[in-house]
Amino acid sequence: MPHQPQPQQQQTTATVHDLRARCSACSMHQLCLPMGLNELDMAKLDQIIGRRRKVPRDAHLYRVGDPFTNLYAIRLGHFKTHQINPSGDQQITGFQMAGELLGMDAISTDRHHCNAIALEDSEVCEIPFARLEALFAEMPTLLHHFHRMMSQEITREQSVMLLLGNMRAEQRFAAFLTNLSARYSVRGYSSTSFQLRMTREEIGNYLGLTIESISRLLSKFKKQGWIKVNNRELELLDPATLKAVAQGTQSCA
Amino acid sequence: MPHQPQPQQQQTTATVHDLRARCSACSMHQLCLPMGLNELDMAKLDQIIGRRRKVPRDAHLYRVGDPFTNLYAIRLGHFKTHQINPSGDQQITGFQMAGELLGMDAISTDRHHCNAIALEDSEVCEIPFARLEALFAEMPTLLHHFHRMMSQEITREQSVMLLLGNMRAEQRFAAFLTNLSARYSVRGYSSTSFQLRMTREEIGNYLGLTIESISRLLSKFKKQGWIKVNNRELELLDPATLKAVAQGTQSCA
DNA sequence: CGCACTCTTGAAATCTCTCAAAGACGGTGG
DNA sequence: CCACCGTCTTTGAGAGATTTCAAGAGTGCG
Repeated sequence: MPHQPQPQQQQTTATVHDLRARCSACSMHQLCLPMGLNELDMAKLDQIIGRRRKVPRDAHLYRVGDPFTNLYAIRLGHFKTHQINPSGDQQITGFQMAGELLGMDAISTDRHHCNAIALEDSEVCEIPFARLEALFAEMPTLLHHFHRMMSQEITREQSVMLLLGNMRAEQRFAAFLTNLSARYSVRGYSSTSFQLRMTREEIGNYLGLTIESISRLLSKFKKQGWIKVNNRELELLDPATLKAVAQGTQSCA
Repeated sequence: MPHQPQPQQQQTTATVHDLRARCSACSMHQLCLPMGLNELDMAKLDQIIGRRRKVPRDAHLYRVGDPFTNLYAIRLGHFKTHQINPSGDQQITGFQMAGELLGMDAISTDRHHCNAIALEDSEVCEIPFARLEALFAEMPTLLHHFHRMMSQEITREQSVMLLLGNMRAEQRFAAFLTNLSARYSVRGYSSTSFQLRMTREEIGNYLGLTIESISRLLSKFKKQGWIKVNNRELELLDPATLKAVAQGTQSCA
């Protein structure tokens, strides 16, 4: 079980820049909250969106127990969210990238239930949730899309449960790579060549494996000719096979 | 890894009774969707709530791929939801009881992503989602509580991720029992004495363990004097210790 | 150039699974 | 009312996957 108390990263706190965000001008608006809105509605949404906020690498966007006031839309960069249980073990519950929403788990109790940390220098848009909810009354399209996003998060987590509950190490890791690949693809980046923004340890923690297992898996996949690795630089040489491995259809000797 | 293709239960399909539900008259209304609504708002909600529907034991409430039109509030009984991956393995993603909402994962794609099956003869209220969403425009309290419920589901799933990713068998099982206990308590039932509605196999599947492991765990806990078991009848003799085990603070020799 | 950190690799230990058999339980039919 | 059957459960022994422990190699930064 991976559970190092994870040392002293995260001293810094996110800096606040008073730049007003403009959804219409944002490259993510087709993936993000304003998806499918017309010009007029997007302008209304723009009006309630708060500051744009830079979050340096390793800084917390929010911490467990922080009062909940904003959701955050990632404009740029990558985050991880993790939970900590009473005995201090942590479990990374997700890696988020541009266009994804952070903080939805906090609505239920008005306090954040996990920590969100930037994996690299990043930028988010603050979305004051009370104002957003008020806006829903006059913007059914926005409301519906918001529900879709929450629902998608539920679905995503169910997939992770399937992964953690049912899959062997090899399968989990292939599923992880395949998932990253698909998400980069949607964002217009290469689906076969990208940088891992997280450490081996973070991958292992997320997948319920140890750092050593991840390292071995990486070596094994490399030896099979399925991937090419150089530190964090990753290339998927055989995405089809990886997908098959993820689905349990195939496995290596 | 537990993954029997799970045999032929579930032939039957849920029967539809044309009884109109009345939230105000329902014993679950303090836990369920109408929580916190005033009389007037509750009456409005009543008007859109669809039929009350009986779901016999082992019957599907919905299946993967079914078009999404309704959420379901459980009035009575217990359900399980499970996912099936391409290679046919299944993972139970949750056990739901009265007052809980089913189907929220379907909003994102307008299709159900999992199967929902009654663990005993049960009863649900159909909630046509389109009508519900329309109602939100005029009932901010309802909307907010709905968001809380979705958020709570996200939080719940994150806890399961922590469980599956970080905990040993003993800890998982103690956490499972503790969780059931708390949920029965909230519903006004005994927190220390209740019936398991699911088979050992289902528990194992949910917790990422085999049926044999669950059986051994049950025996071990019994030997420790923490619980008393008789088939599905369960009594928690030492809830405090069980909680400690769940948190990883304690463990048995 | 050296330190701190991350990553890789090997060998042994451990947990949980798999396989196997026997024991309960509940329902059915004689 | 009892015997029988299928299903679920319990328990044991051995196997296997992943972890743990340990050491060494690589990388980046000051």
